[in-house]
Amino acid sequence: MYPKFLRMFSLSEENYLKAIYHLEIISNKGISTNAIAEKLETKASSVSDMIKKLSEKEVIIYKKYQGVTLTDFGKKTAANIVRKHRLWEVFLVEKLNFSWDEVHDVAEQLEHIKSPKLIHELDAFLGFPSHDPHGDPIPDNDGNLKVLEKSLLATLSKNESGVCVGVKDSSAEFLQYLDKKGITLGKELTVLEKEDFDDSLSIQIDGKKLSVSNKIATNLYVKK
Amino acid sequence: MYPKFLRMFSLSEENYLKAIYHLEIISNKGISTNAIAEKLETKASSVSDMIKKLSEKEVIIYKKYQGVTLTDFGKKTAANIVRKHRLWEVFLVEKLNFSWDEVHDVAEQLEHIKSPKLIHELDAFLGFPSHDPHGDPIPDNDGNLKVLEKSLLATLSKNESGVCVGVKDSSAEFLQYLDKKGITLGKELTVLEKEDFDDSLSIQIDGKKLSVSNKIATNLYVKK
DNA sequence: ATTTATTTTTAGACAAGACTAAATTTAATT
DNA sequence: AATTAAATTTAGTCTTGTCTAAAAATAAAT
Repeated sequence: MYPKFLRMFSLSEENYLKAIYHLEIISNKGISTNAIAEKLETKASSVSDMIKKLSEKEVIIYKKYQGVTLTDFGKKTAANIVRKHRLWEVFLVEKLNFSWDEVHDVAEQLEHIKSPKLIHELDAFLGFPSHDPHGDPIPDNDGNLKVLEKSLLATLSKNESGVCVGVKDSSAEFLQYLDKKGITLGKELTVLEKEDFDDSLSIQIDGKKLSVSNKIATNLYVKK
Repeated sequence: MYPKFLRMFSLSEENYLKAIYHLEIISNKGISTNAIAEKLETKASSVSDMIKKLSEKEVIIYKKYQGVTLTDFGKKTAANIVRKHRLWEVFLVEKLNFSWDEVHDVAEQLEHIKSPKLIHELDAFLGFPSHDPHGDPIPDNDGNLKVLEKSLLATLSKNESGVCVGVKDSSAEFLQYLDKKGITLGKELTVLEKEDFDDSLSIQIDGKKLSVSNKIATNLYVKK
């Protein structure tokens, strides 16, 4: 009923791969069953089942009770899904007037479309973007991504300046907050003051003074 | 694990609805189990099962052994899927350099993406196209489609002219044949001669003379 | 009008992917 | 080191969507 290439990895399998991929970026150790379960909002027993299948398909390395690691093939496969996700996000924002807080759910669907030509052409159509609307890097066709050296706003010292290049938290609430305050990627800002008692900052942006909480400052990336 | 709106109709349910929708256009009687099975390349018993579910969901009317008919809601739902399919086809051809014989499989996947905003914006981005790359009409947001009065090339008389507006067979082989012969939508052609013994035609197109078989002439639509 | 053929439906089985509850293994504590 | 706690796996069940084989209903043909 469905074309063969759709069956290479099922929707579920792709979601597991992507979850493990994202978890590996922050953890550098074997990824635990529970961590995957939490990320996918499913149960540990379901993860345990799926892990066996993915292990048989040789996209992850798995020893009982030891957590999992992506194989090179698994990493490449996962990176390709992330590549698609982020390219679609660029498309939605640049061409279809989506705002950066609206793209996630749709990209979550579009990332599973199977067609090498589609992605190749979409990439060209968008002018080979290097980052998605949240500042996250887009893996290239081989799954490699060049990581921009970026710092959390909270790490800037007084009088230091930086350009907004990404967000750590990309929830709609946070993104809408940033919009409201006029903070968008590419904007330059300068730290005017750092408050010791609550770690809030006073920053200058667009010539205006703005006070931001520590929570904001630890979720916004800048390039010094 | 998946967003709620994805569950309104499953992938399978959507494919059944679409199949029935297409079959109703040609048949105007109740659609038989076997016809659906053939269209979806599945077994009659599977169709029989699914029919019950769709009937409970009130998208089709079903009486045992009597075939099925789409309800208004079912028709609207199916038309919406076809709308998405055809809009994506336009996108692929107009923006991503796909040829008209390459779009089907990808559009078959893209048509299941759930996002009203996505389709609304895509429609606008494409300039509200009325037909897909094969000349098939794109249903509007309410599922209505205005049917262009069109005739098969084979029905033209000697010395009559027409503009290519669509194909009946949209298989890759046929479309590639048309490309090779320089026959594309919008081209004007004139019937120079009709051969009685094999119903082949001699036509004029782009100032050149071309002989086309009856099979071609009964699969190409023109507007007189 | 019977018989035959075709279509459709039912019954029972299976795979994928999820779940609950119970068992097992590893980690943490006393 | 022994016990408790937490994490992981297994066992068994459920749903969706498919299938085969058999039964039932309709249509066709003698």
